[in-house]
Amino acid sequence: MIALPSPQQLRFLLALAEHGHFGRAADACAVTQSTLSAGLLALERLLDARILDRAAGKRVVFTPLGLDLVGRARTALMALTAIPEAANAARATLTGPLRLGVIPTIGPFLLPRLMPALREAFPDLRLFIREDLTDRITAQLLDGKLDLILLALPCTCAGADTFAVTRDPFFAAMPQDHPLALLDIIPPATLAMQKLLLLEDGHCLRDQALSACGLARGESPPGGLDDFAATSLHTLAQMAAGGLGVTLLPRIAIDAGVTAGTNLALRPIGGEGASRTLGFAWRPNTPRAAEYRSLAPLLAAAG
Amino acid sequence: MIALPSPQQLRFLLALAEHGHFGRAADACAVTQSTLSAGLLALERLLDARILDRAAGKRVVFTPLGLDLVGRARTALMALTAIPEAANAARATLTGPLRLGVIPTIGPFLLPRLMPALREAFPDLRLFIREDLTDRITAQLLDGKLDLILLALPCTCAGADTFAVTRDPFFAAMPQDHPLALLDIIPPATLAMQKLLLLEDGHCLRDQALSACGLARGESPPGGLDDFAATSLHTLAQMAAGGLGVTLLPRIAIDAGVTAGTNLALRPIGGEGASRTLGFAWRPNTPRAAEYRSLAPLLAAAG
DNA sequence: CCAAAATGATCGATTTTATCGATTAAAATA
DNA sequence: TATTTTAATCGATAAAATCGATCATTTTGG
Repeated sequence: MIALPSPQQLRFLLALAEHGHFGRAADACAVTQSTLSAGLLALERLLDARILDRAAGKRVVFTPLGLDLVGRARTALMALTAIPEAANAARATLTGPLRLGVIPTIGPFLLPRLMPALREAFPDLRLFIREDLTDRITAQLLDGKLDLILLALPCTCAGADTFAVTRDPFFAAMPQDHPLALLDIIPPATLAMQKLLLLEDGHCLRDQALSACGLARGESPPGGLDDFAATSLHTLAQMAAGGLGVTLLPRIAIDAGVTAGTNLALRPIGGEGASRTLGFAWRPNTPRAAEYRSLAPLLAAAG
Repeated sequence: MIALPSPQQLRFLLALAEHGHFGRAADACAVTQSTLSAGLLALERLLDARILDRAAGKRVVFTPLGLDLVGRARTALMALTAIPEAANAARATLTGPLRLGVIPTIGPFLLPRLMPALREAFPDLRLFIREDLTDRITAQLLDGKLDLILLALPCTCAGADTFAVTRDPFFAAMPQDHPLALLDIIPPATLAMQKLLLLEDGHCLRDQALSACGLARGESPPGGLDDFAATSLHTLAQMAAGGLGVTLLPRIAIDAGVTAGTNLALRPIGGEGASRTLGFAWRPNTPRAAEYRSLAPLLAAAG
């Protein structure tokens, strides 16, 4: 039988890879530097292989094999972590820590309504929330830094299991005195010819809004206002109110009052495509998938 | 930080699931029964969950959660084992134990030529060989009971990475006085109308032979001789020599003398499709994939 | 239905292992 | 060059894993 590394040794290895520094890695593992150092030496002895390149002075430099082992250690540790997670999930649904990632075009508008409902339904849930772009939180999800993410479909989040919950339609927003405000329903083709205000690149809502107007991703909006791409839906609404152009706002943002105090007129958009779908995504094979699914009604109620 | 189970505890769990008996599982782990018992109790305490149903008397009965955890333990243990394997692979290529699975239509014909070459090229390789149908060895591969399998493509071995090495063409075999023996090359369509002798179900060669004649898998051969399906290529050759019909034999079997001492005529088959491809398959992400690939030249030389 | 065998849990003793705090030697930095 | 930073090392101590023996049930055979 081959001797296996201990989970603790793998944690040491991962922490060292992340911090590049024995002392800080030891802190992250809540052990002393000598313990971490000894653990890594023991791992090298166990594997009969060099993980660190000690010729490189006192800096932490991994050998090629060491880098490979870091990845394998991460995989193994995640598989190991899934075991107590499965046991916890079987004992009680949605208790204990849950690291949730949210995208910036959902978080500020939905969380204020979602959180109280969550606290009431699952009082023992300790929710850690991190807000970032879809790409980033997806990467963190797959890395094991997050357990669950709340995002808007369609999006590119390969490698994660996605679960659609509720539709969130877009509304066209323009000043009250804008010619388009005379229409009750705005046809997408009409929108495509306007000065269209968008979020900056990286926001999935930007692509979804373009798609809702029948434009391809990357296709420049006709207004040519790319340099003024907004960084949040709040600034987007303010820019539209200032007469810079027309924009699309998701209903949850409007419900949360993103247009409050402005002179913006809101009009539904014709056709079926002018919407995004709010949903969750999690790691495939996570033992807690069933728990996560049980969050859907709460999200649907909040959206 | 969540407390993780120790690799030893996972080994105990797997051994118990496999043997269904504390004493035998303890033997398999090379520990005493009390150690294994205590280890499992510690695991249940760690996870705060019941793994075994102790209401079921002295028999070993797993709870539903327990069964789930067995699968997760297997996954985690395989990920853990990959770490020392990667270290070993980096140190020396193709040394130490290698558990090889072979299908019955390859093993008896190719191994006698392949093994000496292997021993010469990799003297420190300790090869354990297991012969069984494609389905079975594929399942054992994915279970971690085998490291590498030698099989014939195309086949259904989902979940494994396959690596084609060399073509192995089929020849039509019939008695010297059979009318078909007058042809130099046998067209596949002609074969499809003969009394076609096949291996019994489960052999991938059966399906490949049918496909070579333009018949679909499951489609009964015209002779209606299914009840006499052969269990090995040797009996298949003997049956053809006895005048029961026509059959297809792969070249490696002919080269190994499967038709020696018979009156069988061997004819190539027209077209390109009348062949199988010999190759390897391994678990995705195995650290030894590069080593396994280095076996290809030896296999090609032996085929 | 009862006695004998088998089985898994438990206990105390022993060995092994992990961790800490302090120290040292080597590098990086100023 | 002097000083600080950094990783390795050492000795002591606490924690754990494992063993052998034993106990309490359950299963099996007559």
